[in-house]
Amino acid sequence: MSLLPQSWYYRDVIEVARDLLGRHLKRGSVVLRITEVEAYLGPHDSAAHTRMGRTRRNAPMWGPGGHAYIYLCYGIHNMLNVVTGNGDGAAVLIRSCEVVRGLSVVRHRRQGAEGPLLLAGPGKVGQALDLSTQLSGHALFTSGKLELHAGGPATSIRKGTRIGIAYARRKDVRAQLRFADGDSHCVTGRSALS
DNA sequence: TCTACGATCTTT
DNA sequence: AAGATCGTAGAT
Repeated sequence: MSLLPQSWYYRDVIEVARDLLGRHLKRGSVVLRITEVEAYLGPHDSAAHTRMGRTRRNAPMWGPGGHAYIYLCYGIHNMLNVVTGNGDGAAVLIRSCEVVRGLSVVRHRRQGAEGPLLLAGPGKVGQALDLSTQLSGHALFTSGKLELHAGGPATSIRKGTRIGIAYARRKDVRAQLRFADGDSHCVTGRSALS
């Protein structure tokens, strides 16, 4: 287990998004391996939360890379993003993970849901990590409540369009900004990926 | 203040 | 195909 340094995040958001596949998220005794992500480019990306400028909610996205941006979606789900670059307004949404360690804890947090080894969908990842917006802005590169470790990067990567952003401009809807580990079945909408 | 709606998930 | 559920952002 080795923490990735803050400099690792100071790169183009697409580069970091692809590099996040296979890395490990740690929350207490729970360790998850990232299998699916989406890149949100910045204020010029009409699907990104930074499209409306700086707000209280999206403040972490405008800060230095290496921090979490967590927000409540549909009043129910806590979505985890990894902020990249330095003040770019860009971040990577963590969409799916496999449970590496702490299965019993994950099962408890998910209230006995089936197939807890595969967390396909960002809401499930949020449940497994017991996330709340209280943790938004938390640093991922130092020891703390939520950490990102090196794990082992994915060798095969598939890509496709982002999910749930029909409101965005056509060019942004069509952009190939969703990435998944080609060797994992823990992915949403796998058939739409190439 | 008020209102509409969402980077989702589960059940019908 | 639709309901759950609530904070956010933009409008008033």
